[in-house]
Amino acid sequence: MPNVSIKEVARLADVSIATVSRSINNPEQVTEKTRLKVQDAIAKTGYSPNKLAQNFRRGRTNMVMVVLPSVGDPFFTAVMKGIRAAARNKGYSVVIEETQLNTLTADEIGAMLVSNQTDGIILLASVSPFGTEISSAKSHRQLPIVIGCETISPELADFPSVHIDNIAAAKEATNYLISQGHKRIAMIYGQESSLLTKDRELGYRAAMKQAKLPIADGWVVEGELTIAGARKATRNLMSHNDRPTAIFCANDEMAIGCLHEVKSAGLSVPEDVSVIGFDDIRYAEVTDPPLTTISQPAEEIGERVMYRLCRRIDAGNGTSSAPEIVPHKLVIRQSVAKPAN
Amino acid sequence: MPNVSIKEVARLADVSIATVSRSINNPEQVTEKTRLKVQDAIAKTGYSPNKLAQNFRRGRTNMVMVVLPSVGDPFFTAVMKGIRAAARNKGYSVVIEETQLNTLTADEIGAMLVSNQTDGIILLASVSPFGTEISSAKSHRQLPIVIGCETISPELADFPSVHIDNIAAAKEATNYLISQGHKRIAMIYGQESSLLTKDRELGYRAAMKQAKLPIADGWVVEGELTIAGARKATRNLMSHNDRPTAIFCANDEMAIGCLHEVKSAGLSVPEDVSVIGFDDIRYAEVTDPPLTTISQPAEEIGERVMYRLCRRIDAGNGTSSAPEIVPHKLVIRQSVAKPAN
DNA sequence: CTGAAAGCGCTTACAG
DNA sequence: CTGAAAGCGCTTACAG
Repeated sequence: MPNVSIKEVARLADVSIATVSRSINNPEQVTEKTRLKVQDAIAKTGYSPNKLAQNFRRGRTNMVMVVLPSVGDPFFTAVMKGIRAAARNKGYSVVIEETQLNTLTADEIGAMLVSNQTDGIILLASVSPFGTEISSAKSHRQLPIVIGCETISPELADFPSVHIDNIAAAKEATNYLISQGHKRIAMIYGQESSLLTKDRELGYRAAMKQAKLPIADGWVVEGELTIAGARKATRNLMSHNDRPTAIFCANDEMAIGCLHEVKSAGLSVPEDVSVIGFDDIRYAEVTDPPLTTISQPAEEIGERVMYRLCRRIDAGNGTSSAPEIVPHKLVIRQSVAKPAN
Repeated sequence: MPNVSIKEVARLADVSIATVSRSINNPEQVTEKTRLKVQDAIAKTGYSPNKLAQNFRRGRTNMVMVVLPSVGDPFFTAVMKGIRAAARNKGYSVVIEETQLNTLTADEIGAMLVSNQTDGIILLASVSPFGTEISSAKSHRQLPIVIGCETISPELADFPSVHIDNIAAAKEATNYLISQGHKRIAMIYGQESSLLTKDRELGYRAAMKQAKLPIADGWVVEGELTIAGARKATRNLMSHNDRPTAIFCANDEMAIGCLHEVKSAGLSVPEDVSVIGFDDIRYAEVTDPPLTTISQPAEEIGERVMYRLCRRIDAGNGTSSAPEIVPHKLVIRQSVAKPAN
């Protein structure tokens, strides 16, 4: 029953298939009377155009793909909301592709586009390994790819992007800790390969340096971007012989693990140890204590990145590729206090 | 540069386009020598088949779509892992479609399939409104749709599904509270339109009835499936003149909000109020106190649902559509204790 | 405003 | 094993 083609409709309405096509896609090009006849035939047959044929014929899908590290990451709820709003506005449907962290290569990305499966791609995940792909990436530069949230790796630097200033934000978080009187400040970063958390580490180091505070060996530890990883990292920190009084976590997910582990060690937050996060996911305000963190304008990023992509798709390479920096904000809750000693 | 077609490759390799096609898709049908020639030409041109044309010609995409309520819901991380594992195994790529809770109608689902955009659909979100679509849904019954996690609404009852027994699980959760000595047990359910949380409510009511425990007016309250909604619901519960000593939340997301709000009211968990959740999302073990909850075998559900879908796609309607029930498990942590009084 | 015709890039019987 | 040809279901100049 699904499989009536345009021919059947044309036969029933007693017009050519061209007219059926026009009635659907450019109704202003046919007379009212014809349109009605066709409409009738469509209703009778239950016809719906074969999208596969349309896509093929038109050479486009009106679909964009957003690539993100993992479904289930609460940070992306708001980003997607923004993307979706903009997409609806522009007549695109959006489809999500999940990639295990750092698994997609630039070539694979390119292949998706080249093979026409989608009209454009929004990258919300980092792409690697880079290196051998650099040269091919160069030829990809015209492709409609836009990067959101992530820090762009060198070989993708020519693609447009929209994100906060991660270095500055991390610096601000660290400075806040310093302003509260902390001197022994540790950091849990994501993973070596994550440029984004690398930037946050850079900001932390810059702030520490500027305040002339030393960073002891073992104070900067990898949290693997997961709760489990952060818990392990925190355990190490808590048993460090020069135990820090504050911990800056490169994201809230890890901060949640950190919070739990500090308390498990019999210490209290923020009295004994202050914790600060990054992202302001929705769980951050209901942790115990509520988490002080950096908030990103996630929905706005989503919207902007989608509009940016549309411009790329429409205008090709003519559009600017300067990164768009959106403002972050320090959200003060209760997980940071002045140090006891 | 992306746009060489099969013709160009054929010209370069000095063979017909049929041979090029065969070299790629059925290499065993061509001689080694031809294959090499073609391979060479492909390398030279950077040719990659136009997927749009392939999909159209083949009448299929080798893509399945999973429909879920929202990216950013941590419950789906594991489900997707299972789906992806099975999909890889079967040669499908998977694409995710987000739907605001309860926004997709059966007709829209059908349209996706009928228009060939995808070979099959996994529904992890409920579909509504049902009613007018029932009849058309009947004609959809042959479509490759499989439902996971969700409780199926009447008009979708003929589609295969895999999920836990939500009623039994909710009963078990409630009975656990009862076994600890609780008599005044409240419940925060999801939303009226969510069949899944409706089932959980049914289980709760059954357990209460069986234990001959009364449910006071205002003890069963809507949490909107969100943290904010659950907080509001909890506030009402905490100011109820017959305050419950335990709260069963229809999912962990709401339990997290509930936990926070109980503590905000100056009460402690579990000493004053016990809280039990549902789903065992990854945050459940790091809440304060760690959350006692019902765990679902999410990854297994994902795998099974994908394999089930494959059978549907391959065998058409010949496959059974009996629901597959997978086992749940009560995970006891620290958010439940015996009541004080 | 409408129709006949070309053609998008593939795949696949059908011959040879 | 290979090629010539048909055809998948649309859209869109080109005539009229």
